[in-house]
Amino acid sequence: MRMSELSRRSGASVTTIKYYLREGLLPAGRQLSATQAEYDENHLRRLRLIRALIGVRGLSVSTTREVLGALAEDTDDTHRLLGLTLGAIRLADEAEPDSPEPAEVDALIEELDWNVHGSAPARATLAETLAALRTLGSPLDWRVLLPYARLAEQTAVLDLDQLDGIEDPLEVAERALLLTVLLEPALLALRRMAQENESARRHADATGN
Amino acid sequence: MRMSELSRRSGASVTTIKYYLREGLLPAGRQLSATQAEYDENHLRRLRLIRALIGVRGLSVSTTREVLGALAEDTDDTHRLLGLTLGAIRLADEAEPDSPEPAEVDALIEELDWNVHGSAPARATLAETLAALRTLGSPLDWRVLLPYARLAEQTAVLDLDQLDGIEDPLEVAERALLLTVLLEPALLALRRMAQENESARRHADATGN
DNA sequence: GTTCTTGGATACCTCCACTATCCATGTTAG
DNA sequence: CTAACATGGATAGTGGAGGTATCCAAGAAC
Repeated sequence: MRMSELSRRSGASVTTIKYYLREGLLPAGRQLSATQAEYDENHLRRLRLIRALIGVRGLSVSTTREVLGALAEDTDDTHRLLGLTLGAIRLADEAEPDSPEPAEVDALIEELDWNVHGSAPARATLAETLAALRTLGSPLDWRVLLPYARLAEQTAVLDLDQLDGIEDPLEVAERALLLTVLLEPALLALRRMAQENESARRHADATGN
Repeated sequence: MRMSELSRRSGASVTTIKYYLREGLLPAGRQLSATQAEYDENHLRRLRLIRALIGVRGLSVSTTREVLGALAEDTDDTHRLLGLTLGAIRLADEAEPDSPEPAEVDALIEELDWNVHGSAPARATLAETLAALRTLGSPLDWRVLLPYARLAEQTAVLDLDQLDGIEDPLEVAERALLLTVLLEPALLALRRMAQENESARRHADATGN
């Protein structure tokens, strides 16, 4: 198909598609001549994925490029891919190398007996959250995170179950990416609603209502 | 204290503080004269909170203003405040009024027997996630979200437990805000690490390693 | 009383995700 | 065959967001 059809079927404008090609998010089509190129279903899938990551989830173009790169390389190493995508979350870049939090994070992971890569960006995210709460005068002991982590374990089991029965490694990686990244706002939304519900429940209990 | 001291103790530059004053994020100080104003500890607390929401969490200035406004008004209605902050999450603004997802979301909440406000932005977030997955060719039945929601319930219990023992309503609201918003990246980080761990575990099982 | 600091207003800057325009080459309708 | 339109690629421009730099008049410090 031509670029205009790609545009129609994906909802992205032709100029936006050109932009993604330039930025290396979308691989070039098959060149038919100097000024003609052809695209296939894979381009369409990829483009829809890009639109979801950027438009729905709000990832930056550069993050999206990294994530898609990981998708291309590590279709086998699914759990490495899952780790990689966290760079997405956009946490402040201001690393404080002298902060004591990494030790706390290490202690947490040790206590959990988790097998996670030492350089996982998730570690930095945790450390920074603890640091931020500390400077705000509401420090949080890492042990408070333990029960949260146990719930995260159960969430991860659900996540991985979703990938069962898919054979094609590329498809596994792509669905893993989708479920990891796109489900994040949904899970946070569930948490907010659950908080509202729990808060109302406790308030009702307290007033005997 | 003067603006310069506010700047030193908060880490934000004087010009940034002026910017937040202009944008209405930070209340004006007590005017001593035409060109002198004085700030107190409350300003400092507020400013640190703003820096955490914008700098660490990445909220927009306008969202932060809304959230802080809710904090000022609804110090009593904590669970309403919790619901309000979800506007933060930045999901695409492209509401599709003819999408069938709201019905699914309603079914989910009905099944959960949750007491949540009908206009909760979280509902829209869920609907949009389902819509995005559908257009990507990976539709997700709302029933799949049920076990996730049950885990969210337990998470919410942990969240609300953190607020126990605080009397001052303003302090409750502020800590609720911190724990809800700042903990979000941390919870997602825990999920990613748990996924990595679970994936490694399953892989090890499969290979008999 | 001169120098430094402060608060306030205004204009400017940088980055990001697009978007508009131009042009040479291709395709297609008559 | 040719004239009108479409396509791809390159380059420059747009709009919004989150600050930042500069200027100035009024106080404060020595």
